[in-house]
Amino acid sequence: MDRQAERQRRAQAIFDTAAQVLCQAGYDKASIRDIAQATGMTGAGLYYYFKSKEELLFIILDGYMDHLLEGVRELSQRLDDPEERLRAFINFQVQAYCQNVARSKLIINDENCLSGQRYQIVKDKQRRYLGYWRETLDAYYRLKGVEPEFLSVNLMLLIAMCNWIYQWYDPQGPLAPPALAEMIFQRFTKGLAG
Amino acid sequence: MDRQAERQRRAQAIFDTAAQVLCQAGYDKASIRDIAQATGMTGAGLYYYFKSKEELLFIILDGYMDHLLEGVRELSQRLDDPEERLRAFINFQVQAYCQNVARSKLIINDENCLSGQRYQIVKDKQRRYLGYWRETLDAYYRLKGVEPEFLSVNLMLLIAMCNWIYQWYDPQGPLAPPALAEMIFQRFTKGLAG
DNA sequence: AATTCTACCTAACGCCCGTTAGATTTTAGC
DNA sequence: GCTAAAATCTAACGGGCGTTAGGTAGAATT
Repeated sequence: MDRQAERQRRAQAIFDTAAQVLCQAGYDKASIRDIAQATGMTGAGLYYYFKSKEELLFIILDGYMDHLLEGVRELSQRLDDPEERLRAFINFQVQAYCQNVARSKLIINDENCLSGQRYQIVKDKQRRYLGYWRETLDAYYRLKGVEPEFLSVNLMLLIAMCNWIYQWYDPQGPLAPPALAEMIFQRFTKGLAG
Repeated sequence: MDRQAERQRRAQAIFDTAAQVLCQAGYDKASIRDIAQATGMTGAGLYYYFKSKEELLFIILDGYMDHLLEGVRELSQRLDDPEERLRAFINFQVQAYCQNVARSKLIINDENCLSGQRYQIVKDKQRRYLGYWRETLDAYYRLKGVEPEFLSVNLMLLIAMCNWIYQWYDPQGPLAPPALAEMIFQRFTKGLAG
């Protein structure tokens, strides 16, 4: 029983491995045969699970965006206090990176490898994701009585600190993820005084 | 006359065009023939100016790192006041991006396309570049009496805001480069209060 | 036990890529 | 103008890529 579930788990395992290989080498450099080798299959065999290499990338990125969207949606719904929510958002983003390094890097480095409709779908989810962030930051602004001038720019500066960690941060290093999240929060809200 | 100079100018023009094409499509997706078309030449003809596609990328990235290094070296030498210097660093980084969008994006997205010694050389110059930043931030810390705890982490958060602009910032938009630089400085040093 | 479907495999096709060899045009110096 | 070097071009090669056609072993269903 649970044929369906078993099958989905198998597919997910393949997508996970694929994400690792694609992330490590980059979408263009990683060949279908490379991914096949990592999964112990043949290149041709993989095509049972997706129609094209680009669809494979889409499945990975689209699924990850769904995960991110669900995360911030839940936080927005559950947390009322703007400060608490902003903290939670930052922490969520950092944790999401730590638990999905390959997917996180992929969506930053290789989102452009999608084309046409697939690109639009993923890009649209990114916009909706940013929408949650904007709401949250806007609420924090009002709470603190800060003028919401250049709200979008400040949002990008915050997102910058959260996303750039893919370039340098080691989750296993001396700085734990929650501590990093708190540092980002402090720097953004209070500067070096925090 | 100025044969040498003329030749170098021609080469530089080709490298500039190549940087644009490589940046737009990504190093792997852009073919030598694409670059050739953009320069009005043949693929084979380009090989007069470099030995391999990877060497082409190296020439572009290495040259840009030299440019960046010279910039911060000069600032470090000329400016004594740590606050002024930190401001200048941020402004320089933003301006460098605005005036070299293709090169800036390339060095972020495709530095990994270099291999072996070429990769090491570029990476080494990036380390030296960060060294100037670290010195500058450290001096600012001491000036302000901030504990230099997690200096390197804070440096990465600052660099994050400076570099992530490649993902969203339009130099021709309503926010002028110096104003953006000032916002980064304020957010980093004083938070939203700034 | 026979059949059908799932989950792969082997083999190969056609395309485009980076690169090279060798010919050819364009430029510079005498 | 002649010559030599510089700056290209045409043509092609080998290789790896994404992808497909068609086959097959094993599991599930009847």
